[in-house]
Amino acid sequence: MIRAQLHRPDPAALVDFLDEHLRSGDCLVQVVSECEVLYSGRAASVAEAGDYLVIVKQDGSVQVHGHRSVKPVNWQPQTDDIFVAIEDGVAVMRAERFQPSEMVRVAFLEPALAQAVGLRESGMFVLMGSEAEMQQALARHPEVIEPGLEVLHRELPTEVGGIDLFARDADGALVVVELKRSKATQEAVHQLSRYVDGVRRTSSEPVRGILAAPAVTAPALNQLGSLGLEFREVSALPGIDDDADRQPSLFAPV
Amino acid sequence: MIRAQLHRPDPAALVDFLDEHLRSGDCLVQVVSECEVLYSGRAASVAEAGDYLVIVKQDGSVQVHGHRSVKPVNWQPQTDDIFVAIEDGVAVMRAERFQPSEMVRVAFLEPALAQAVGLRESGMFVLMGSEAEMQQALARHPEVIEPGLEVLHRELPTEVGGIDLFARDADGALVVVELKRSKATQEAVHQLSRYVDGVRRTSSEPVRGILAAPAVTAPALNQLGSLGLEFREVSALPGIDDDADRQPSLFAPV
DNA sequence: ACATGAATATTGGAT
DNA sequence: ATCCAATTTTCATGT
Repeated sequence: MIRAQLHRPDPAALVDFLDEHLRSGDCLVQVVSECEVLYSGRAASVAEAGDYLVIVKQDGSVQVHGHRSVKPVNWQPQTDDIFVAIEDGVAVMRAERFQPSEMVRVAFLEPALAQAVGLRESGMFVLMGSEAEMQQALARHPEVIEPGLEVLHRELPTEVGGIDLFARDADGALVVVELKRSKATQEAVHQLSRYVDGVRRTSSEPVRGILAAPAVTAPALNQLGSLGLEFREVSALPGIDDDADRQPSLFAPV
Repeated sequence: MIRAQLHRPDPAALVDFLDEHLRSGDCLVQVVSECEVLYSGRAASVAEAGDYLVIVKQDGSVQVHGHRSVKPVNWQPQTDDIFVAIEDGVAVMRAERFQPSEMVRVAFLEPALAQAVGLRESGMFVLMGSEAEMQQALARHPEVIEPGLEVLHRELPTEVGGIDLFARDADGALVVVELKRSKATQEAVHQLSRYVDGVRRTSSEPVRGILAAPAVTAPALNQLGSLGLEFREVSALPGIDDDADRQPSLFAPV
């Protein structure tokens, strides 16, 4: 799986290495080095010289990782072109993208390691517990939201956007249900309000609005009240089995 | 910068390696291996056996990278605890987080390489062209939005959220300005509308609403019109010099 | 290609 | 600790 490694390469060797393995297009290339990183495109940024881990994947995506955080310090998805050259005695990689136009330039000031990794394409990935699943479950069991609720539509498109669940309650009133998989904020309230207003504009029937989520923030609940809308608590996920046997922790956070 | 490397380790050696270097807490640890990955928490997911690059940073963040895309296949930010053990003859790493409660479990079915990288903390990172910068610039030069505009407040908190710029125009009317660094969508229009309504509720003075962004989507512009709000085009970034000399591209996208 | 909305969003700042 | 809004959000999807 490890195609090649280069320890403490000089600039020329690093350029050759990158040239060869990036060109092949069938492996992931990594460089650990003191770098200077420049980004220009949708925004512009400069990283002062520092230690970074640079990863270039087969699709041309580039990410520059610092010592913490999941998110890279600097990145670029699916670049169209990658150039490598020596500039002022330093190996430099430049990755460009056309739409939108942007560019990352990494200068490898003091490369410690370069390696090429052959990652075979991997199997399927299964995800459960998304908003889509929650919507499906609630559409099948609307009584969880309110007894007597009858679902008319899922993902009903309107002028102002898609209504997650459109239903009729036991009293015959129309009900707009907005689902949030996680704690609902003011944005969700406003989204719901938008939909309810939209329905009211096209119908003279009474219309209720229900925000269904595992939790709400206090300001959001406030605003719901003042707008005459309702909140209904629904659990986001089926129970998580969480009592596996423990070993002593390896990691002590700073 | 490269503290240690282990090629094709057996499960026991890998566990020892991970134990040692994760415990040290001052280096980034990587494993290239055929893996099986399980996530359970805010959602639940399973990755079938496949080749992945696993990265554990000093802050306990875990990311499992596949062969393409900037985004990891599976990840977890800032875990509280990491455990390593042999289960059924396979080295397994389990990273847990308490708030919210979630867990990633990686089984290293066939490890090709494990390495520990000492990344020194890096220098400052400067970002230009963010919304904060744009706000600052426009607060200093409000005439770019409209001649005669006088800024009263920046980031004015209201009941329904913070107003980016609150101003008075040449005719004495109040002006709510919503800034977007990128193309403005309907969401931005509703945000602006929310703020304008909020101000009108507390003041009988005439109130205008201006959406300032480098571009708008057509539906958003439509809705602006129907709500009696305005759009003003402002460039998000200072000019980007883009005519550096080119070399032949190394990367040909599939 | 463009617009829209979800995401295990993540992250930083304010309260 | 909680809440809130920006993000080079990325990403999938519908039109």
